[in-house]
Amino acid sequence: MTTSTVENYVKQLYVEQEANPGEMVLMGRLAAAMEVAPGTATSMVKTLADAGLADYQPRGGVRLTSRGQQLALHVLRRHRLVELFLVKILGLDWSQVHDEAEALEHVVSDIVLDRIDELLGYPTVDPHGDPIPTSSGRVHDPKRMNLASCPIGRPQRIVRVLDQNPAFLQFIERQGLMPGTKVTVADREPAADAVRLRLSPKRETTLGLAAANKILVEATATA
Amino acid sequence: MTTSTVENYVKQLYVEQEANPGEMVLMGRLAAAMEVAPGTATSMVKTLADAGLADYQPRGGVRLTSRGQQLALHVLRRHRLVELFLVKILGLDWSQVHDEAEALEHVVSDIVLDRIDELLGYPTVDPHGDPIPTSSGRVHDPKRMNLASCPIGRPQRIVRVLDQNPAFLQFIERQGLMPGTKVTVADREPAADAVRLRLSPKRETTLGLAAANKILVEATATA
DNA sequence: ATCTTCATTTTGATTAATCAAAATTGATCC
DNA sequence: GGATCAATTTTGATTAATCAAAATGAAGAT
Ligand SMILES: [Mn+2]
Ligand SMILES: [Mn+2]
Ligand SMILES: [Mn+2]
Ligand SMILES: [Mn+2]
Repeated sequence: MTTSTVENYVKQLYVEQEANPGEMVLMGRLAAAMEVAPGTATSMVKTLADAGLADYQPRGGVRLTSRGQQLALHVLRRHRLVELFLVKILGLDWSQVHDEAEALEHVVSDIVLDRIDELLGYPTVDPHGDPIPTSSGRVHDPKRMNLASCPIGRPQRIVRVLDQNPAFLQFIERQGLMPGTKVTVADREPAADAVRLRLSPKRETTLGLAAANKILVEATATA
Repeated sequence: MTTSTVENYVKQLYVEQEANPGEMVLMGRLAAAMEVAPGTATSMVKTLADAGLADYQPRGGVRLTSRGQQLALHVLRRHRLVELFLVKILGLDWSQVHDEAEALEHVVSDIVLDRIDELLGYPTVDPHGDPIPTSSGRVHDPKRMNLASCPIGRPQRIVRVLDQNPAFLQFIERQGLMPGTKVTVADREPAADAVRLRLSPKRETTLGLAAANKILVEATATA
């Protein structure tokens, strides 16, 4: 029996490892991410290690084993399929679904998940553009540029938003910058913390650099 | 914060009270129903009492307070709406959904539940014919006859099945006795533990008395 | 009035997850 | 080579839920 808590830690470790490939995750980082006291992280990590889900070097950090990684991918699959289901089938707002999925991800069975997957037509990304791992634990996660670093003047399509905060997501939605949208960076003024975007010949907006960094894009076919 | 465990105990107490209206629920009964040791039931009941969800008389039994009853009805509402959702929208078999709902009932939020309710067209009964309490905690649960006691020769419609056991439900389904089906009791032979049913002019079946007791019916309009 | 019995309650442990605060350690800086 | 600092680990408690086994009590039986 793997508890919800174990699933949450393993998932967080996976995310942390993706953010810093190759490096060990330090206890401080993990404790902060999980919002627990440092000692709690240490003790949970020992539990994960005992369960064969992570390798732990005291004072050196943690790393998921491949079993741990598989578990993380299964939890992420559940999380992301549930999110998409909540948006597409139940009509919730994309800013609400992360928190809902945070609880549901520990409870949906394989049978239910398969039905959801089928009902959604075997999707590959969730409402935020995050890739959905396959049931065998594979993810397709190509390197992407973001609105703070992509070339200026070349048309792009928004493909992913790297922040689950409801207020941020609502802001993005109000700006009309959800995944699927086409944009062109008109220009950037780093000194003014501003990225000017053109959405259509008549519509344009400005974003701060921190926000622009969290919006991933893909160059569209030069039509 | 009310835990899943508290929700499960309160729900069980409600069911137990429905089965024996007016009486106090004894610790032995509760412990057996929850499949825990007797001492565990005693200690959980004290917790419920402290939380104002139940009245507890040592050695006299427990009874839900009205707050406890409201909570029970909310959990039952979640459970039953989720069951119907799993059958109608995700296409699961009615024999599987009880166990799934047992976990999901503690995790679906009000927002999600409202969407499910809407998507299903504000249903009043779940796949087993169990009534779905309203969001304000009202249930419409009329007294019903069953196939072991209803009049012989008068056409009936099956409206509810009082057993969530998957094997039993599969059996009922194979016999073509799901809620909605019309049947007439042809005759009964208590000595032989047999109830003969007519489903149509050409189709008939036999049930044991224990099974017949668990199938509730309603007399159909004498067409 | 006492005995017997069985349901119930109590007691003492255990497991998972957590915290606060103390102890430890590794590294950096004189 | 020490002193100092920050991160980490340890220690000792706490809460929820559970069990096994011992203690208690209420009823009925003699
Ligand atoms: Mn979670
Ligand atoms: Mn997402
Ligand atoms: Mn339950
Ligand atoms: Mn049901």
